[in-house]
Amino acid sequence: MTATSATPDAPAAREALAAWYAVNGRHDLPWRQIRDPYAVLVSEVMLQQTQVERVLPYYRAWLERWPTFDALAAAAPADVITAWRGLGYNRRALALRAAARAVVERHGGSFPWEPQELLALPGVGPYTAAALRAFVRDEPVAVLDTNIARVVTRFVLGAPSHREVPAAPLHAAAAALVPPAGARDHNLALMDLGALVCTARNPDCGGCPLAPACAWRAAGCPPPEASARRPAVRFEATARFARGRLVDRLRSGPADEAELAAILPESHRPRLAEYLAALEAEGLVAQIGAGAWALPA
DNA sequence: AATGCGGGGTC
DNA sequence: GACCCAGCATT
Repeated sequence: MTATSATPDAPAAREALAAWYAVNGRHDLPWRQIRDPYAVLVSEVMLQQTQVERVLPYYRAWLERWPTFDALAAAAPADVITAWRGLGYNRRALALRAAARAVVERHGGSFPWEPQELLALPGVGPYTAAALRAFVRDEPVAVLDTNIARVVTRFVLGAPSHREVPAAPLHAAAAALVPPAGARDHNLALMDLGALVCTARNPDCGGCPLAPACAWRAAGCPPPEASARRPAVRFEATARFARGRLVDRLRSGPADEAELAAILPESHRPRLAEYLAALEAEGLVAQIGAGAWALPA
């Protein structure tokens, strides 16, 4: 034990965490019942910035319709975009399909576990790459999603929110907690603790197995800094709102620009061509004729 | 380092 | 209304 150790007693913390997790963990989540990299990738991409409860029905339906990388690689973009309806961030649907095509075509159907190859898959960033390696193969890596980042920030660094601390110390602190064996359950336990107990608002410190050694609690649970945010814009006034409306309209079939303009609030109509051009460049819509648009076949 | 990207839920 | 959510890609 060195004086500079970020975590004074990682084994003790892990033991308390594991006992809590055995009783309180979300062990029944469907993507925790399977080790198939395809199924886990589907879950992780769907879960990017999207709550667990909302993902559940989409995950089941997606795996039933496209059960393998091969099946998804052969799917039409229009079909995956339509199946994504309601999940948000539609580009994720295309990324998932593109990742499937990469696995099938670039890697011959064998999943690329090398970090470089993993991170090269569309839609796979640092979080998802670590999640795949820990959850599918139990590799001893630190998974750093918003839940685990918050738990580690509070427990080790003593700050209320990971949005207020630099990434490098946070990642180092998370890595220092990872056990040499059993990283899958360790990361899942931290994730569940963040989702169920050490929540962003109103954390239940009374029910937290890490509370006795928590640096944030020792500091008196200081509240987060009031963030100096730029003036809020109504969601209905954003391009994201208009883009979402446009893609959703095309899910039910082709439309011409007059009809597309009609479904937008007046304030957005002057920018219709701009929205369509951007969506087309991203592969989310396709022009099928003079002023006629559809989802890409 | 900042910004865009959806949509729904909560307080 | 502000904040949050199993982030990623781009600039």
